[in-house]
Amino acid sequence: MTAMKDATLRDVAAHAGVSIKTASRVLNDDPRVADGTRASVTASMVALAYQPDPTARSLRAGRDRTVGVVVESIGDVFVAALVAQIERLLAEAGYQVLVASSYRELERERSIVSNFVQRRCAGLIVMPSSLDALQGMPLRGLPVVFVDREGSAPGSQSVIVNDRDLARVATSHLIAQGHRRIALMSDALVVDTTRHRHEGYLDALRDAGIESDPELIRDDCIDEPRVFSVLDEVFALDEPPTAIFSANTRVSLGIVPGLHVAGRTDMALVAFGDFPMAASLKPAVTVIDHSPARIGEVAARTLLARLIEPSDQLQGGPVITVPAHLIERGSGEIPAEPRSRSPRVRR
Amino acid sequence: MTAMKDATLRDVAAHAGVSIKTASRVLNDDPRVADGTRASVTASMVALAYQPDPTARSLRAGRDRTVGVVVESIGDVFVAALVAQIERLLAEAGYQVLVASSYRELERERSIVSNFVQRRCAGLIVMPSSLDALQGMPLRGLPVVFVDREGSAPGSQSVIVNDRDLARVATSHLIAQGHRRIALMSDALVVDTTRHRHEGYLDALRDAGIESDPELIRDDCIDEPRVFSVLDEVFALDEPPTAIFSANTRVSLGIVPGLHVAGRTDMALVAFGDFPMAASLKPAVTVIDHSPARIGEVAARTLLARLIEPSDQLQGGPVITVPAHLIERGSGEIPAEPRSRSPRVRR
DNA sequence: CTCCTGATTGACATCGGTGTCATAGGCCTC
DNA sequence: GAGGCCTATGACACCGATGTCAATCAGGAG
Repeated sequence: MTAMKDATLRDVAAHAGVSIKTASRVLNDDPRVADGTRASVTASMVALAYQPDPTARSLRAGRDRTVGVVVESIGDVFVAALVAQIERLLAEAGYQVLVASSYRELERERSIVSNFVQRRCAGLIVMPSSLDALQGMPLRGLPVVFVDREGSAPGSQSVIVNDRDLARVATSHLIAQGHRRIALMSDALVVDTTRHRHEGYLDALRDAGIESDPELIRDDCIDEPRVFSVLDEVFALDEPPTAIFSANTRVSLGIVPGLHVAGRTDMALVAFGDFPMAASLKPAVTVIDHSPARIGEVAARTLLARLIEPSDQLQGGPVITVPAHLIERGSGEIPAEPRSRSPRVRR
Repeated sequence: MTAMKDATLRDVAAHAGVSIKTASRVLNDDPRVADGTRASVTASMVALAYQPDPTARSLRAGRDRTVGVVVESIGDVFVAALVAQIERLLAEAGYQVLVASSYRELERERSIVSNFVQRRCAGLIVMPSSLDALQGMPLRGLPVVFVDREGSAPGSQSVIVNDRDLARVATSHLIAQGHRRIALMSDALVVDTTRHRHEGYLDALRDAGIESDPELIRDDCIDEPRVFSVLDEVFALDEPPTAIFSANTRVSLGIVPGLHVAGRTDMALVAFGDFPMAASLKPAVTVIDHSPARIGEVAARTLLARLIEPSDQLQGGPVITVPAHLIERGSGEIPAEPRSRSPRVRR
């Protein structure tokens, strides 16, 4: 029983006494089949516990109920939540989800996409390493939706947040608390998203007439140990910052422990991207609620719309911006110059 | 250029002036091809930018360089880290990873596995909802590795931690701090893992001669709001607990904010499973370092071994136990209230 | 009763590769 | 120089489905 091979359409046809093609018609709800025939074929399928073979089907039909998802790293909490939401919605619509991580390697990213295309996926959701990451690739007209970062491909759409504006809001929020020395911490400027957040930070400073200081702008926070040393360096400046703007969740996940270890929880902090426990820390962390669930939902629905009704009209246009906002929790509302409030305990 | 169809093996063969089969041999590194022929075919492949079609290949060959991964929910931080590690190692070995979430629905879990089998995956890594989740399914002899929970399938292996023993260690640790009223908080007892952790908790109480109290054993912590209300209820008991043992990360992620909101950070806590920020909270959270990266690594290597060398010998046996240990950070070392040390008659 | 039409159905090619087996030479042996 | 053997290659079937197009058949029209 366990060793028995699965029934094929041929077996079903033989069992029902019809041709393979007729069985295929029943399988595909072709209306040109007599009711009686349909009933007996259906009965045979049940009797033999028939399951269609997706491989053979997609080989011949050139399509497949699978959606490929390419992300930077599935282990990132933001990405995991994003993918979870995408998978949930696509699964409801009967699609399988294939996930692969690019780890920021362009070559790997392109080879994954190529593989998905070869596999005849029905559509792609891609978190591109750059605007032109898929430049010149043969996509066979597949619907592509880029997430979290703007991408470009013929007829594609991108679901993003307004990184620049939100970074400006976050930074302005700190300025409004009286801060003028605000450190910007991010990882390398290889991704457009990161660049836009830098621009938004600079926008806010300019709006407030504050001159930006290169010493306070760090784009080398690549991992937790590095974040720790960057914090040390920044604190040791002649004019150290009184506030920090963290440009993404991964960096935040390094900054928070770093501040705790250093005993510098007096430092104001606004983080781009919410994260688990942010509300339970002391102080609780003020964040830009860059919601992966919402972005994932919009991306999945956008792709589904194109899968169901392939049209030249792009619902929502080539770039769809998902709203996000600042959540005040405490760390972002710490005023500048704590010594003016009470005698300093530290040092 | 973008509209041009991809080259097939037939095109390559024609271009090189050989038969399709010979081109296929070159593609598969078959040694029985003359060097000159090999070189010209290789040149043609490059010239035509040939990429093999994985669909056609797996249809005929009955195998595929894809590994299916079935987990409970890819959005869970523990799961995301586990999958990330598995994906990284399998990708290095040239395998694609297919991920799908079962959301604890047996029916969905089985249909995903069935789909993977139909797709001719080379192997499966499954986080099973129960020991017999795959019972009776035709697996076509696929190598299967279960992760985090023991599963059963012909010739399968499971990579797990000793949940029962670790739960005992965690609970004993709290008892060693003088606690005798220790609450156990977990989600529903549908997964063996959870059941084993309950048993370990009871083992520790028994070892210490403490009678277990059903009021302190809660298996209904299904989501964050529920965790909050469970905490309220437990605190309101006539004899409230002085310590909590959290049976998994998802529950911990509810307990910690709950304790902070209630201002009950005096409560001792040991959490099964490490999580981001655990070391930065006040107090920092003592955990059982149930490392997803380590489990994922062992699972991936175990599967790879079977993929490369299909043998009846199971390397490491049917059940592989990954070590884990307790990390003291503070919350688990909060002593019981002084008065509970003095003699008192319970019940 | 024959012809036409539309509804059903099936034979066969096909998707892009791989497995089996046969075949054509080249080289060695006796 | 014939037989044997090994190497390199190709012809062909096949994996499990779908697309094309022709064939069959019943019923209504003339």
